[in-house]
Amino acid sequence: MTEIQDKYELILSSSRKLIEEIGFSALTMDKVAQKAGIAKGTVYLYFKDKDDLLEKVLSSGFEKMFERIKIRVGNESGAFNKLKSLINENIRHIYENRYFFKTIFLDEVNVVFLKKKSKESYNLRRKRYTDYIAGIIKSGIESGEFRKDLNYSKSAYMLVSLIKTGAIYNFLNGMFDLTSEMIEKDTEEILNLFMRGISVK
Amino acid sequence: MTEIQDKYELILSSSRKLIEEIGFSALTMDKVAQKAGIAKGTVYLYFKDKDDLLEKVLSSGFEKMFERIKIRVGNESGAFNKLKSLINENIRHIYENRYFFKTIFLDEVNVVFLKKKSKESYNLRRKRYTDYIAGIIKSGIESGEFRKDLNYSKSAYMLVSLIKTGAIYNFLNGMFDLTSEMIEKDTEEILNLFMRGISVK
DNA sequence: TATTATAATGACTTAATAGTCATAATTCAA
DNA sequence: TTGAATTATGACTATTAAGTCATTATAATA
Repeated sequence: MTEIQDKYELILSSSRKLIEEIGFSALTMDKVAQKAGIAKGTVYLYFKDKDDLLEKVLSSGFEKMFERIKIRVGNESGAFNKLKSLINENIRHIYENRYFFKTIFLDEVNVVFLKKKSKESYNLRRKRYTDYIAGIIKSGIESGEFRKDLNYSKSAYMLVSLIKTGAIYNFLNGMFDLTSEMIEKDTEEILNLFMRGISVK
Repeated sequence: MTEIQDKYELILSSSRKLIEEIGFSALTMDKVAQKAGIAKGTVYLYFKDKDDLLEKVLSSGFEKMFERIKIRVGNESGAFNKLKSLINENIRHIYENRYFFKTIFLDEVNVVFLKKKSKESYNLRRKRYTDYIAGIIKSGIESGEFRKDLNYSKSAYMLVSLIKTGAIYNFLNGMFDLTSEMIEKDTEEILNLFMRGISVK
């Protein structure tokens, strides 16, 4: 019955549980020790410092996810099928660890440093924007421009996410000072993906 | 020439510049005061506390963006054209404020609390995963399954982003304990969007 | 100019928390 | 069984940074 293997794993899983409960920003080494039922000094026998502990929590989770995805995808042939399995396995992993990912995903960077009240206004602003986009998509569905089976609210989220991700991609690849043409190209790219997807017509 | 209107705006813009330079996590009230060339106490005459200041920095930026987008989109007719303008205006706004958004976007929640070294490993892991997906998409392009004009690397980022956003959407809407069928439905939804987009065939 | 009101200052207080280390408990080997 | 080696403890130190407030400077008014 869940005999704890060793202190290292105990500390890792306690930290994980704590992150699920109180989030990253509120995690302290005292709380980790308390959660694990050991002294704070002991934590430092197994992890160099707080940064090391957080890094290990994140990386162990990632490795588990990546492993299961590679196994699953390895059984498929054809890019379409591989992608389908990948998406499915990724989503499964997220939901099997949903309390953890809830914290990871919902506490966006901007929100992390805000207290409860400002967090709420932030979320309201985001909702105002996505609702606005959702309205446009809804009208497009009603006019027959867009697929009838769409969840317009969710589609709006997706669009905002694609725009953001496009910018992140450029930044990460050193594309920082875009010309006007590059902005147009980016717009077309996202619009194309959102309207027609990646498949050939 | 650039006469500072008032202290309130001075503090806001100084905070904004600081966030661009050192990021959210390193922002202190002492540094804000120093950057603005005033005493710390003065900051507290214009903002209730640090949380209030951060909230005002974020909301003023958001309001500016939302305003320009609404004006631009208001001139268009038809959902497709509206969306196209919206994407374009949103991207323009991001690039005109690129130093700010670079910090906002790149310092993801998990990364924010890590120091330099762990940050690098995090980014490497993310790259390993997107490279893996990019390889699949590349093979799909070569086999003729996917559009030849795709940037497979960027498309991989988009897919990861769509998966993440789908989960965020569910969480925000209280869909927390998904049945197996709901997971399948989610998979189909994302797959459909990524493969075919939102347009009717 | 004198007086009051308003704005600004920055040294100080307080709180939180990461990391240490002398001491104690436990395990292991001879 | 005993003493050395390993593991664990938690009170303590050091640091950082938010927020305060008595004091000073500036502006407004009479």
